[in-house]
Amino acid sequence: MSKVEAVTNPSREELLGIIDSALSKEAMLTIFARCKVHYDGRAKSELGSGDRVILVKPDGAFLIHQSKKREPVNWQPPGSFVTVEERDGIIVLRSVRRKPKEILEVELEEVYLASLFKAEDYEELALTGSEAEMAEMIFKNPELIEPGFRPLFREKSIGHGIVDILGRDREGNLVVLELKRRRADLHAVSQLKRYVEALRAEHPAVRGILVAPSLTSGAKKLLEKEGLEFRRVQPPKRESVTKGRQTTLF
Amino acid sequence: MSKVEAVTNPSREELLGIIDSALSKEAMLTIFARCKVHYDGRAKSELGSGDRVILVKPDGAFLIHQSKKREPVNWQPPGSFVTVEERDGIIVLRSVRRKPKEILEVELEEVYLASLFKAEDYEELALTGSEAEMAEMIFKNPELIEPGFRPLFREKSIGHGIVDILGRDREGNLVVLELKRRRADLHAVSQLKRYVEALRAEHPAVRGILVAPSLTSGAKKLLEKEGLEFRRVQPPKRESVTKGRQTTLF
DNA sequence: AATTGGATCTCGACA
DNA sequence: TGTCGAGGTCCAATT
Repeated sequence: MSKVEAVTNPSREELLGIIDSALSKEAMLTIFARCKVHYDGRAKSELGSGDRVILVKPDGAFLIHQSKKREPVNWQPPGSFVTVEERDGIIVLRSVRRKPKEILEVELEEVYLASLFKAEDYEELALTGSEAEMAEMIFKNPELIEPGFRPLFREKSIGHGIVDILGRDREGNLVVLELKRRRADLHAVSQLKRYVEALRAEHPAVRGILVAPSLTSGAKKLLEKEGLEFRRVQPPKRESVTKGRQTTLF
Repeated sequence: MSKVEAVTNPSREELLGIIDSALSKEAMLTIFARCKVHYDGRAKSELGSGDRVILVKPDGAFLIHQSKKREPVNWQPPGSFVTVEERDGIIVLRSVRRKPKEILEVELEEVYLASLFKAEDYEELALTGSEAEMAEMIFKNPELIEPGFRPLFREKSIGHGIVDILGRDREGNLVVLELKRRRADLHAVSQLKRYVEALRAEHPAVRGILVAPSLTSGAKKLLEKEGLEFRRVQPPKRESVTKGRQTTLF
């Protein structure tokens, strides 16, 4: 079989043929159609008739895209199961997710294009500039924080949450670092404050340092009010980039 | 012109024709191709050769989907600008975003399908079960929180953040509500605590109540430690669903 | 399975 | 434009 099959303005039989082939052959199914969409699950939504691009992946991911925005207007996450029904002569795609129970139904009122694509892909994204790489850099160059800083733990679970980096300063004080790869906001300060307060329950002197390329105005205000500190650090962009994720440092 | 044009295994000229038509005619461009992807901007990534679905929307949104996951492996947000170049006989799609400066390049090594779709869509999603609807419900039925509760402000900006609902209890104490449409976590408790502490700087007695369908174990622990409260409330699902967003209550 | 927090988060609202 | 917080967030990692 060929890698791609596509039929414009398919007959009922052609449409069902493409859908069944795609679902059974682990291919990507793409449909251009006028459709209505019904969703019920964590929330509930209705979308009236209009033209959309529908994409169903072999892993069960189900996307419905309007002609605007990066986000699908409706979707189902990977692991969902697709079935096809016919109601009053209209083909309906139905995707069900168990746990949480969610149902997505697409009424295909008019199909302009039905296609399948047996995509072969053995590559994964290699990304640099993440928070994980900031942490790595700080472990290698602790003086980026301050002279005498010694990082001790990464992703350390404490009483109320998980600290990015836990270490000690020159004078032996416990130091909590909260890293952000982008401009840090009020959220980030609250997070740091939560860690510092949890550790202060057990330790005499605890410093909290927010490590980020910049701060929002509100974050700066709150940080100062709380006696927390800030170090300006940019997430590094490597030349040779690593694939997948690297959470643990050692 | 017809609503859909699709060419399988297009020639160089056919491919360029479809791309140019789609970009100039405000149509959705969909390409099935073996490609390489390069991204540099807020972060930086490389993706080796493989089969993907490429979707370019008239608003500039640019999505590259592998055969797994709900999320695109690479993308560009709406407002980005697409151009086409040819390098060593290979067609390259280039999308540029200004502010922040981000560049996405897709080398089309082999194109299996090129298509355009002039999607007409005048409908927008009508969704129910949001946090905004929880707030509305509480304003109409304040006793869902407790007898004598009087909600006064919605989305009230205070010193360090924006409070969901600010009101007073039967005894005249200031009460901060933090609403979550789903199970509340540590993050939600930190948020509530931040608001309560900001208000306590100005007011004598301030209570903080987390309003959500449930709590994570960690959230419960921290909430109790901090002397904050919890009310179990489910986000309501309406029958007749409203379109778009309704942030302001009045 | 539940918890926690990152993300090129995206998106909308508001000052 | 920057700030702020929601989201059917998704997703990975750890317990």
